[in-house]
Amino acid sequence: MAARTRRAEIGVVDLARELGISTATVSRALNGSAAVRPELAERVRQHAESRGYVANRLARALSANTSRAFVGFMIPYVDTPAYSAVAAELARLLSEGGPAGTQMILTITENDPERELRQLRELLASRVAGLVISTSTGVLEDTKRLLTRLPVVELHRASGIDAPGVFSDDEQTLAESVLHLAALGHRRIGYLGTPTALSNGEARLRGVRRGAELAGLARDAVTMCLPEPTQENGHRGALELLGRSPAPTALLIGGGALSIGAARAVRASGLRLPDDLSLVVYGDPSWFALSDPPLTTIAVPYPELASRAARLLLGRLDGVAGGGLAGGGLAGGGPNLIKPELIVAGSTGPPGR
Amino acid sequence: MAARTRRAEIGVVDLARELGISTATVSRALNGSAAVRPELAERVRQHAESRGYVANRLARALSANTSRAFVGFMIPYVDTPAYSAVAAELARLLSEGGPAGTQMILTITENDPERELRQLRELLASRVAGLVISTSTGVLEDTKRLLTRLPVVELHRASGIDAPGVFSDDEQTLAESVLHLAALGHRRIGYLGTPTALSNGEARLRGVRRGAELAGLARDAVTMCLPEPTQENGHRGALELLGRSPAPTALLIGGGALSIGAARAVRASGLRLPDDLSLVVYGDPSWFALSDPPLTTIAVPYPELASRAARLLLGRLDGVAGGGLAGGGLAGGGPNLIKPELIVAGSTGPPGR
DNA sequence: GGACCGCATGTAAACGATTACATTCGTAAA
DNA sequence: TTTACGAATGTAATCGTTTACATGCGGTCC
Repeated sequence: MAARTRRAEIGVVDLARELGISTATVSRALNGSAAVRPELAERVRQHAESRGYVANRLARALSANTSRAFVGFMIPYVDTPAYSAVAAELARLLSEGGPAGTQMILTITENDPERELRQLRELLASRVAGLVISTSTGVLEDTKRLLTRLPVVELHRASGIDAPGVFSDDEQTLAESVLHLAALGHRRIGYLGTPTALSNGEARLRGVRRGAELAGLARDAVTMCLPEPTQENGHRGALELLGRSPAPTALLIGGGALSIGAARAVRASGLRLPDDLSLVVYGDPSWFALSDPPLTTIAVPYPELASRAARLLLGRLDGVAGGGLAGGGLAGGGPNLIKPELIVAGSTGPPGR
Repeated sequence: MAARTRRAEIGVVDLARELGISTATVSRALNGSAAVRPELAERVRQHAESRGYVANRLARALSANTSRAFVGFMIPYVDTPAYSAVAAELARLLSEGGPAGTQMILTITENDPERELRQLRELLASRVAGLVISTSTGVLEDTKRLLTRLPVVELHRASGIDAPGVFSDDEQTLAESVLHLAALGHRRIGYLGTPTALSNGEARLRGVRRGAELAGLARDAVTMCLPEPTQENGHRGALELLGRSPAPTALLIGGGALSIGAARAVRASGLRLPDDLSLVVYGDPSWFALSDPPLTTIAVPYPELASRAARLLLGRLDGVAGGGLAGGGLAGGGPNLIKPELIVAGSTGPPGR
């Protein structure tokens, strides 16, 4: 390490030598400290510019020790609006926040708890100032322990840790959906949702049960399938539910990725909506905009959730770095449970025959 | 900085003191250096584990100086398959690459050259080992200069810098699309594409022109609109083209975001496909899967592009860090121009009346 | 038995920035 | 004139690692 032959990057030492001043003055000039003669400061800045100097953020963060250099964003997938919208919003807010903005480290867990733990370790190693996380199915205990070390904001899924979060308030809207279908006359409903191991899966199922109860449906009126929430499983799950006997006359989907897959499966099956089957999907309405007839949708306002989550994290960064603020449900001037809206459209109607 | 009161994080120094050995040995043990007695190494690891030690990656990168700690991913948007697929693939490959994986810093330019430059500076400050970039419209000269400093892989858009890239080979497929429409009898085609200031916009327009020529269409057979590629502009642009007189009997879209917006506009307009209008869209087929009738699509294999780009970057990281390898068009065992396929479906047919 | 070698470990110098504290110098107050 | 003070700058410690080099030590070869 000692005698490095290639000195590719130039640093404050070089600038100082070339200008005949000390590194302290260079640093002060570049950071706009008041204690430097304005003309000298200007000369330093000009020289730095002309030599193409770019301050090493890693060294800066190491020195400052209390680093707002990075935040982490750890999610199962990135290719659905549920997550890409948040990524975009978080990146936008960060880049607007000041001259030397905080940068976002994105990691994908693919819903694998082991990977989640490994990547969380790496994020901690990078000394991220905070973290927005959507936990995997079955968070490991080690993971939970590590999550107490820094300001965390949960997204979409609650994992029982002591941190604030931003969630879609699904229970009620799912109940409404069941009532809607029951009111149309459906007595056999297939529910395709996320596993109850996921907090949102549990809330949604609760909603379905409550809806069925309120509607006075028979105990076995709802047949269900709760696979890992991927588009493929949405496809498979829909076909499976349709294949059960007696066949459901309506399909209610409780999950964004599942909805995409299920909608495709229904589309490909040739069943006519709503004559042969009623369909209620879940997620960002824009994903279903091309469908004909338009789909009855549990519309989740992802951009709103995104903005809340991002602001919530940014707010927490100003607090003590130690985390553990006993996350209240509120911050940024509004509730962090956002109720999706049931938009009734042409894909639901009275059962056929 | 001297007398820091709060010593929140524990480091190698603490571990060394507590174990009665030197920091060098601790470091060696934790990094699996062969020169440490196995039993001692094990003891160090256990102790580190029990004290919840997480190595500071910033310090490590600073010391190693040739850091593979981070790579950058700089794109205009993240909420279309064109980009989110690459983000996902890049994140996946990175996290698989070794125990202390390289992390990905994601930044969004929103197509703003100023923002692009600012964020590139920040990425350089973080000493990213490399960069996958999809440049904005109108890259600044300063930006180009900075891009020579590190291994860069371009994606989707070529900006004339000396770096390899991965692109969709659009020209030919666009030409085929025009021929397809002409063969069906269309003599008035609306083309909604990206601006020619973007390299891919230029290639696509070239394809359209070539197709029109090969088909023997009249000089004014193609009417066009080339806005900034956003979904909103896709919507507006489609309506604008349809409003021109004489009205086009077919719409050809050259851009992913534009296609989404345009498809929605057409859907909302009530025009029947293909009787009232023929429509060819561009992008990831899965986005259009719900449409009825299925849309004739210029299907870009984004996952394939993603994988190539990610591999290409990872390959370049092994080369000299200085960049400027006079990027050949090849790497990773295949061409980096990928031709999208024209999938003919129900949305195109002979012009009505 | 001495020279030599290799192994395990320690000492301390980097990496590139920030900043507490020391120093210098000029000027105002006593 | 002496003391004090504040402004501008320099000196050097520090952040947490890694690693070149030094050291000590037990064994082998002649």
